[in-house]
Amino acid sequence: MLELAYLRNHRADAETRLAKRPIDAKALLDKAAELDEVRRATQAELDAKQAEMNTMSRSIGELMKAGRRSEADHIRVQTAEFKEHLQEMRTRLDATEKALHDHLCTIPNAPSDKVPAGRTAEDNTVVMQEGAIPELGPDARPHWELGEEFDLLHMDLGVKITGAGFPVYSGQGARLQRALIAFFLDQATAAGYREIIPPHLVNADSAFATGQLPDKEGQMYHVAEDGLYLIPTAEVPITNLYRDEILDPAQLPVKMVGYTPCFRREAGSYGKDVRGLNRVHQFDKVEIVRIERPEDSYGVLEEMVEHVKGLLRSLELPYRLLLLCGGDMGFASAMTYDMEVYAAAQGRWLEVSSISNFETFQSNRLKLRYRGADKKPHLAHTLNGSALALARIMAALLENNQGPDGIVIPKALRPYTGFDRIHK
RNA sequence: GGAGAGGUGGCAGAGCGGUCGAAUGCGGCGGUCUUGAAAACCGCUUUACCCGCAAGGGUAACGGGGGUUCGAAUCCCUCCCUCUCCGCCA
Repeated sequence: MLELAYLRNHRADAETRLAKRPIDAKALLDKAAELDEVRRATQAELDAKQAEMNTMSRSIGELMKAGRRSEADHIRVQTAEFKEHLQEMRTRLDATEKALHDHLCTIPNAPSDKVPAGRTAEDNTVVMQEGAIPELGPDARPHWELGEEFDLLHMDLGVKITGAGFPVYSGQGARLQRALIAFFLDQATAAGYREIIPPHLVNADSAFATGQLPDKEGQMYHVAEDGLYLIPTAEVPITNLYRDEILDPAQLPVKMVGYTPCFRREAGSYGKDVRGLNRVHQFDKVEIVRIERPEDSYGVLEEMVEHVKGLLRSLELPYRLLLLCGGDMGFASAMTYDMEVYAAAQGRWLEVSSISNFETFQSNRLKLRYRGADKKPHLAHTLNGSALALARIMAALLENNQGPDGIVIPKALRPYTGFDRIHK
């Protein structure tokens, strides 16, 4: 949620930045300004009236104590009308505040100046590309076939026990999955991130604070009986660790990493996008999360990108780095880089990481602040990125590394897998 | 799941209908003293919003929500959470 003070004091900047998204920025901001004005007027009115009421109550108390009962009763009679009026104003203020809050929830984050304009994924900027694209023979096979053939991955078993989009990993496939998780966690820990194992279900407050509610309600699995949501990413529980906190300057920066399974309903997806591991309802991911001072956050975003590049290089996967355009960015993000790896058998790029700076969009909802040099609380910047999303990494590894002698494991992973090749 | 106790400021812990954002202690910050430090003493020490250039003023918040009352941290209802005991259990 954008800060009200920002919208009020930097209206022009907000409109320019928001204009990069496919929304009617002016209309949204006009309405916010209007609601804000009504709210302030209503509150000023109510506060003044309440102050009068408080004075009267105090008088009654003093008179009662002094034993001047009839005088107290005289004032008490006057309060009846006041009370009704107060009630009405309170109701009006509550309604206005709710309307304003609800409206602010519909405004996406303002894209950073560096974000290119554009509507769709076609308009994203390819920042760089690295790694040789493997030349596979005509008999190259997609990962879902390799998975069955080598007894690594079984989509049909997932269908049997749960439903479509819930993969079952087995044997060396399961081991490879675990190796990747361990490798990613170790790399992050070595880079100074503190490891967290969070709950995999969160309450509505947490889902709201990081922006999943109300914006992506249908995207999460909901356990209605307990009012809980299965996490779509570790970002949600880990970032919420710092909800309602005012950090001491010495506590910054906060660097955390966590592995969790991620659950996504992906309602409405279909076709070749969802073959095999390309898009599933449950996948594993190692996520890095940071809490930073505003002046540091964009430097940190680049640092996080470098970290993920390092992982992809270690895995010897061809990848490219995309800077998302305004139209393709997530609702809560101010700037997002995506990383895609090339899955050679399918001949397509698969998104395996998304690294975003949310500026104060999340911290405003989280009420996550730090104490500045002026001793006052300021909203911190939050960032997070996949480092890395597992299912698609596995897909690319299987496809790209297939050969006559089985599937070759990248050197960096071998200490984790305990084998250097997957045989039949 | 059942029974009981309880949720107050950074922490500990009073207050149980009247001017209480809240005693006291600890911690933290500033000062006096000291060659320096400690101790002692003095002062300060929550957050959000509104009005104001500012100085300053106002409103709200004692787990969440609702109610009673002129007035609620204090009374009532409800939800959540913590602790103890019982049951169940990886």
